[in-house]
Amino acid sequence: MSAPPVVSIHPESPDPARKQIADQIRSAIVENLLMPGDELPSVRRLAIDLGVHFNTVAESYRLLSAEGWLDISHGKGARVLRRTATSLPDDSEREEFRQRIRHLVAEMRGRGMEPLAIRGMLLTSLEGIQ
Amino acid sequence: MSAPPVVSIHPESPDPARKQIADQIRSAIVENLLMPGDELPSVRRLAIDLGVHFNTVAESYRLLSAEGWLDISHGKGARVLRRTATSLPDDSEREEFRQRIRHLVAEMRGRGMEPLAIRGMLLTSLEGIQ
DNA sequence: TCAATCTGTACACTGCTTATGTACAGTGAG
DNA sequence: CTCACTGTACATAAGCAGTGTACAGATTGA
Repeated sequence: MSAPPVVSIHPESPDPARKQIADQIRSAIVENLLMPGDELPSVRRLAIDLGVHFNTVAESYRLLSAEGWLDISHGKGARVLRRTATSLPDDSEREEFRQRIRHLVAEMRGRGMEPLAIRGMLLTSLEGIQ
Repeated sequence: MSAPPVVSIHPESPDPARKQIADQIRSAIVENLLMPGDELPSVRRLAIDLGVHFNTVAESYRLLSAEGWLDISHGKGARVLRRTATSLPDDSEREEFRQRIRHLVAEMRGRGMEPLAIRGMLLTSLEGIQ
């Protein structure tokens, strides 16, 4: 039931550590690298592995719990939940996603990547998805 | 030679205002909504429109200038540059982009969007690109 | 039972980052 | 020259990310 960490921290990233951790765990769940029922490492265990404070990991877990990905219980630990169906994103939420894609694509294009290469990278990202 | 702002601030976003501004202007340039030679609004003008301090806008302009998007001259203003060819991103930079796409897709999937809808949104984002 | 040792939680505190206030300096029109 | 516009520099304030430390629930085994 326990599972590999699949998390790493990039200190030079503009994203705060707790967001990096949450992003990576969320992705791992969506890609079925972490399955419902899997136990996550304790906040102290993962914190040591990543070189951050355990409160930072705890905040990541709480964020994922608030999003419905994890079940945390005091004294026991954190497990991956089976996701219940959520309401579909509304127009403004979809627009927000659109903007984020748009900005990411602009950065890639600005870094010299060809539209075809960008297209390939975008499509590849969908492969692991259930 | 002057051009529409095409920028707005979302105070509830986790991204700092100066990054939001830079992201939107960069996207507009990549999508040819802003063309080389176009004058940007003065930092004070845009700051008033957006409801932020003009130093915040100035920082955005400096960031874009450092990336090679803008030519800023003291006393005159800021103009969109014709981008010179950049070196292609190396493996680690490409991997970083891959991760960002991966995390964004996971968020969309987690919000209930179907893979096909995500795919459609990703591909649509390439349409405006030169 | 109860102590040891795991687990997550709460909250004050520090330091860095973001945003602002304000003074300064370059440019060009009149 | 002067005025009204440009961007720049830097000190200060506010907000937020990360940490230290004390606490509380759960489980194991003596």
